[in-house]
Amino acid sequence: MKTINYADLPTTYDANSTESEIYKFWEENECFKADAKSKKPPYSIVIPPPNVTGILHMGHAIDETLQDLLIRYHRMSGYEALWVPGTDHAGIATQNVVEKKLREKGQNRHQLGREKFLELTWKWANEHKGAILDQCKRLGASFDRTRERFTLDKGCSDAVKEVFVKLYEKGLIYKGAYIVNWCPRCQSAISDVETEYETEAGHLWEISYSLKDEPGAIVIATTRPETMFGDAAIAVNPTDYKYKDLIGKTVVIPLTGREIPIIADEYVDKKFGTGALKITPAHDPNDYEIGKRHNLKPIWVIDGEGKMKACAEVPAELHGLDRYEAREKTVAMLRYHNDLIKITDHEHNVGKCQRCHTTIEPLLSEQWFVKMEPLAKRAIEAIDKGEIKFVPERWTKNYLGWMENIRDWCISRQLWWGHQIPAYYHNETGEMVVAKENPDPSKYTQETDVLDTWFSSGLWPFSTMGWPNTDSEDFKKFYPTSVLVTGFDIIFFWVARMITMGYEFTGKAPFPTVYIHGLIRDEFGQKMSKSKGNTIDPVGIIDKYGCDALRFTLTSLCTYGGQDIKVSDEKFEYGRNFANKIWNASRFVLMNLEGVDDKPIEKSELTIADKWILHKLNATAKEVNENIKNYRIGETSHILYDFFWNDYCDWYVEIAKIQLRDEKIKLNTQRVLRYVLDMTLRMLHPIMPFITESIWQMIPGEKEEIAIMKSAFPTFSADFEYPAENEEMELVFETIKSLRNVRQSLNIPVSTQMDIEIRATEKEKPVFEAVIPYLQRLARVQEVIFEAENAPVPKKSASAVVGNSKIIIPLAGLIDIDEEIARQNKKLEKINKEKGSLEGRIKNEKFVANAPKEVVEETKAKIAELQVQADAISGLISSLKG
RNA sequence: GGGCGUUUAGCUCAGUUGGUAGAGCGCUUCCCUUACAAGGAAGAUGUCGGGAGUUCGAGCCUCUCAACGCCCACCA
Repeated sequence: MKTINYADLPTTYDANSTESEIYKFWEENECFKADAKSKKPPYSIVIPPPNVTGILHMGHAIDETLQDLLIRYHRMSGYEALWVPGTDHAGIATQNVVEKKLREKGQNRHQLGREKFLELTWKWANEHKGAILDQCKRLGASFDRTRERFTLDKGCSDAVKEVFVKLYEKGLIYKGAYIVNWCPRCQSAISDVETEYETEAGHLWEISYSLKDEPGAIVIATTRPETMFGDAAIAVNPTDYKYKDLIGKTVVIPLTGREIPIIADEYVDKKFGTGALKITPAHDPNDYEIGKRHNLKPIWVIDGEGKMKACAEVPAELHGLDRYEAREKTVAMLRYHNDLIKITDHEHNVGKCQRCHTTIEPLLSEQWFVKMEPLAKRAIEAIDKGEIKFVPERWTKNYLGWMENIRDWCISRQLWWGHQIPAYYHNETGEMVVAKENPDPSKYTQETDVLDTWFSSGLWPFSTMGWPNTDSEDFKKFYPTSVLVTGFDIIFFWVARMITMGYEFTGKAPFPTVYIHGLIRDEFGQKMSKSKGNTIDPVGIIDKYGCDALRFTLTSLCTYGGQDIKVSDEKFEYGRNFANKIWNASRFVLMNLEGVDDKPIEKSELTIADKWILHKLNATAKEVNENIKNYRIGETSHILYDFFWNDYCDWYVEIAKIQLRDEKIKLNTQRVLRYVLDMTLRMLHPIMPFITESIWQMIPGEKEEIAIMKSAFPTFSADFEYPAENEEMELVFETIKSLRNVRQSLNIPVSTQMDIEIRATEKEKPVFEAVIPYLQRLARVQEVIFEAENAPVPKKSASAVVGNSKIIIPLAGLIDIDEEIARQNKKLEKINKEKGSLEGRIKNEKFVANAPKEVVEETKAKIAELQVQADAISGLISSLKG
């Protein structure tokens, strides 16, 4: 056995020197590995896969900490706990990174070709793949690395193909020309949820379109004049008297002279702009809908790069111009031809690509879609049936609102990095086959589009468990997973898709609970982002304060309502200080365990203080278990902090110092000290894994497990219930605090001797008698004398009323009587005020009649108690005066 | 235009079935008492955003107003 000289341990906790060693110890002993053959009940979580090229940020830190906490807690509570790690290929994001690298070398992907580009991207991904999960080690993540997955690996790809083909066969995937959000920079379609809207200051241009073959014109208003060359009609509201006579007539598009009709459609708002709307079906979603209703032919005038097409409909001067340049030039040309009537400032919402922030170009194009409504039905039912619950509950509404108004999901991306769509076209006939494999590579060519990244992420809870092989051990043991932990920002992107896909392909909800935590923000409440430069690097925080400090601080800031969490560097001092406190208190306990045996606590030898701390420990264990089960993580942290610091350190350890000097109870005190420390470390372990493991390893004695992370999590034990002693100790603490208050407020120096006389009630006297040494040491009292309850009070004395007893401190010549009288008067005033308010309630007949009996009784009892104290103080004051 | 959230001590925020307010930091005073100064002890500080209502009783429930923030929505 390793011998440790506890006195040599540093007085400040050094997280950096212990953490990596501890993590290695866990890995070497395969502590994170889950056994699918285990008889224990399963508990499983799949990590929200971080981007393969990503680096760890605070959002990961909170997310991973919460998952690890739940995993560790359940592992210690008798579950076979599996946490599946992995990364996401992150289609657009990763492709963007690699393309950027190419650009720096003056190349682009088209020069390389698809095959070479993918080779390069795979290389890049493989190099970075492990990095973010390695960073998670610094967070203490106890995931099972032997089960690490990647959304583009063989298993996930098989799952994707299986799902795609099945959905297609069921008619839930279709291909067609629809208007989609097109990112001209990514050169791809993106889905609705990947489009973010921003209010921008723009203009509303009013443009005059002349009538054909007759005088007169109609003036339309537009925010995008460059699209006018793609106009297919002008629409007005059928009830708009201004334009009634123009419906059916033909107008001429300025600058190009192409003729288009004036049509009537109820969509048009009479009050907006001029009440006349130009219709560009190929470049606006609403116009597309109107165009469909009126059989208008879409005319493409902007290409996939956001440049004006070189086609007959577009004036030659604009060919190849960027859409914004084209806009300026169009306006100038219109002005020159006197077709521009008016320009007004106009704020409007502009769609942006979530990934690169480029303004979206709505574009009519051939894309693949998932028909969502049939899938959403079951996902909505899941909530009604209580099969899936959101924590906090309010997110349910958000989820349902989206599901109930679901729109089809555009899943095709014109990228190269991703799951290539398993559709094959006949080289000659163009006939399309959707299948898991190419029916005949010599005759068929695969669809070039790839799938939206979230398509494979949506299968994550079961693709990682071996699905489509439903006989897989992991799938049978660990699916469905136990909980999904994530931020609210990806409810639509990810959570919703996992739920719909989970039901469709496994017939089950992928998880019964979605635990949504708040987002991490900077100290001013701003979202953290690289571009704003306000990010805090979790690894930097770990280096500076330690992992446990980071984890404890973050969890303590989690609220039941899932509010966003504001952090700043200094906030982590909170956790750092707590870790240091744990370290030092433990150091003290370890230093004082010399000679302790392996026997359990001897109940017959317990002192009142021992019973009190065991009772408190019990209460804490009960609360901690309840709170974790209800995802009240912040509360859990606070309870443990409070118990360890305020109960164990501030009171019990101080009292233990006294008991350790008493040979008769020394041994049992050591056992209690050790037991409470051991149990508290176990309860803290899911939150602060490193420091608890490192101290636990140093605790002397036999252990049932090799690591704290494998030990049993404490639960409520009826063995150590001591409610009476718990109450009595409150009286003792009150007494000590009162005596300290006397010393402080009357400026009695530490060096001055202080004796006390206790005039206790019959009931309270034995309590005081049992704790004389505590009073002497903790309140710095010399002699403790017991007097009759009604013994006269010495003139020059300070005093304290505690419970129903009086403590007198004779201080002849040491105190200013007037000051003491003032002090007592202040106390009396406070008591009387409180008593008065309670009496007011009791005097209220309605209160007595309506309030529950217990409340009324409690109030009466409290008044009586306050009365006793008030009387006692009054008596003391008059004897001081007399 | 809908929906959600926030408003509590100087600062950052807790506060689960309604019973009269808490923590951390900061502040004041004292203390290096042989675990810890990243510490110990004793304190001070709040008409719980405004208004109305329900109730014996409201930080908590209802309505309303205000400010700030977020999400969703096709108004050119």
